[in-house]
Amino acid sequence: MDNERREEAVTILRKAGFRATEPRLLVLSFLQNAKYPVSIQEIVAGMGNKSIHQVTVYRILHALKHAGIVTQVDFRHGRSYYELRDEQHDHHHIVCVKCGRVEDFVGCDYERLAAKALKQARGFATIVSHSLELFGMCNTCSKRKVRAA
Amino acid sequence: MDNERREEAVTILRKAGFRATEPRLLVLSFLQNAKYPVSIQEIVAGMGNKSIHQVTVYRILHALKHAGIVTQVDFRHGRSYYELRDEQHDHHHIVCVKCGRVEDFVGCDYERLAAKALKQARGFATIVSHSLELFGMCNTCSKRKVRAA
DNA sequence: TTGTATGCAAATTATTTGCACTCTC
DNA sequence: GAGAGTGCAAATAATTTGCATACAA
Repeated sequence: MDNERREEAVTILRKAGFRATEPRLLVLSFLQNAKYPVSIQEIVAGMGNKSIHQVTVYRILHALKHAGIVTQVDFRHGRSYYELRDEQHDHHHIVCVKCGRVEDFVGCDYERLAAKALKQARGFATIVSHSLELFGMCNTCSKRKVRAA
Repeated sequence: MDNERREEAVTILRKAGFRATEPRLLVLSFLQNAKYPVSIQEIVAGMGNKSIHQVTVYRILHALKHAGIVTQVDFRHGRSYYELRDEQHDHHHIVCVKCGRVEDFVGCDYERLAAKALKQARGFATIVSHSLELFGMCNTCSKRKVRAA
């Protein structure tokens, strides 16, 4: 039910100290439905009749990111992409360098990685976050890569 | 000897099919001396009396990246950073979220990671590159983090 | 009511392209 | 000399900030 989701979104916002405004609920709902990270522009474009200003979306995402509700990722497309933070699985993305298609994967073994890195980087005390993206070719683009540069 | 380095730089450029121009040699030399990835702005600022236009630096880096000589990394600072590609070690960076300090680390176990990811992402045929950054607190910033938000 | 949040305008900043001139090969 | 490369101007674009108005609590 859409109403359940809305309530869930309201709760998320309240818990983080935000007011449950229409724009925020719309953005959250959009993120909940998105299968993969989306850009500010995609969110604005996907609002249909309920228009939200790009700046507002920017500020909402900025706040949600700060509150740890949303994660920002870099797909090397010249802009940022956002998704709801996945608390269960520390997942990452594979991005097709040709068409931009995205898929998830888990198992980056963050604990081991962080421990190993801290052992080497003597000037660092703690690791607080990480980013990891793989870039490749999806099956479709891999086939039709015949075209020369 | 600086002359040796210059010769080395000339060779690198020629091999990649570029002409060994002054701006390119200066940028390469700057990258060779840099301990950590630098931004276009830092390169321009670091040229001293030999001024190179920002656009030129941009184009040089763009070309060198394309040729596989330079690597581009994202430190979440709103701009790109560049470093000479390290063919020996697949190293990555830890960035201090407070002061921006950077250190290297190796051992991301790329082969294993790529294999694991490909097994999960059924729509992908190959992985061609990856990006991995850790964000943390350096010893200095870690101590003086007393200041409240 | 009250202070947070949004919309609109506009500033910033990084990136990118067009074009005429310069310099390497 | 020919064509690659550079500098300058200017176009794109994404991000960010100021401020007056609107809305949640």
